[in-house]
Amino acid sequence: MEYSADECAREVLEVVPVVMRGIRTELRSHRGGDISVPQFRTLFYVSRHEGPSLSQVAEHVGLTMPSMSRIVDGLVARRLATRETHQGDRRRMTLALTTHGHAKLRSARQTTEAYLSQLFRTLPSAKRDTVVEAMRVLRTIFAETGSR
Amino acid sequence: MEYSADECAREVLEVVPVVMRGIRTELRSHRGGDISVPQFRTLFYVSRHEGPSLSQVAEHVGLTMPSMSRIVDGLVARRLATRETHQGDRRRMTLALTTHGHAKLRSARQTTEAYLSQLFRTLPSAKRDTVVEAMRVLRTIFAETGSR
DNA sequence: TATTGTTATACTCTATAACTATA
DNA sequence: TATAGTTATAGAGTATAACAATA
Repeated sequence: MEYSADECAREVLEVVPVVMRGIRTELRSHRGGDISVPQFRTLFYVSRHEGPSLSQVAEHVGLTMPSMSRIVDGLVARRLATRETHQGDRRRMTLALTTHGHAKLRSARQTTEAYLSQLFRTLPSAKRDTVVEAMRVLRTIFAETGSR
Repeated sequence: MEYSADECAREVLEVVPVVMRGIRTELRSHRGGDISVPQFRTLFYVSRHEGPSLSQVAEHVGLTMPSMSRIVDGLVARRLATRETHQGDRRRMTLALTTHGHAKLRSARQTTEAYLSQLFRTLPSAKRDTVVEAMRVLRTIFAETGSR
């Protein structure tokens, strides 16, 4: 079809916010305590890295340090994460998930993926392939955009 | 490739928030006064419909009426939109953009689309096609999700 | 001095519940 | 009674600027 970069930009700008709203609504209506998108992303990152620092998480999630500091406040208050001073460099924090945090992340993922999955289930598989491939393209393009 | 609906859901859940953050950051760093994503979407909807009511906009943007009422408060305060009582049904509001509102929408779109476009420019055109087609699939699937 | 993180401050977004005005 | 919208209330997300502690 040979779509231009401009056409591509227009479509992404119109559609991505709509999809995002679906995701946010689903996460927030999670039974047994909701969770915000930034909280979810933070839990996700921390679960996959070994005791990351605050700035590391902020960098990868794409937020400023004060914003991330607030988000971690909330996670710690809800007993989903722990925040300890790093051994060796007392300026740094070492973040980790509690058992409860791991469980919350798992159930939030499951519920939200189930919601999305149900929307995709009736699609012809060629269209699902298109969506997956597009996500991989976007992931690559935006990979190094998270820097502040 | 035959990806499953679950695989599709996983990819969307991981990638869409990242793209969304890029869009938000670009909109908010707009020279000459920033604008939030919900404000942008509201301006966009109002610009394309004839004097819509508050509930109409709320429905299509995917927010509750109180939330939309606040957002319109902000737009009116910034002289980007007008809000008048509907002639014939005095319960309803009639929304419209000011000249300034049209200009702001136009420049915000231009700037943000230029930012995205520049990211897409170096892609092989087959990948751009994939992205555009995926957006159209997602648009269809999520079209009727905006209901509260 | 440079780095890491928090606090202060100020907005916006968002929802639910309660209310007002109109139909 | 039902509909359209606002207000009250509460909490989260977000940024910039200023600060504290450590290296």
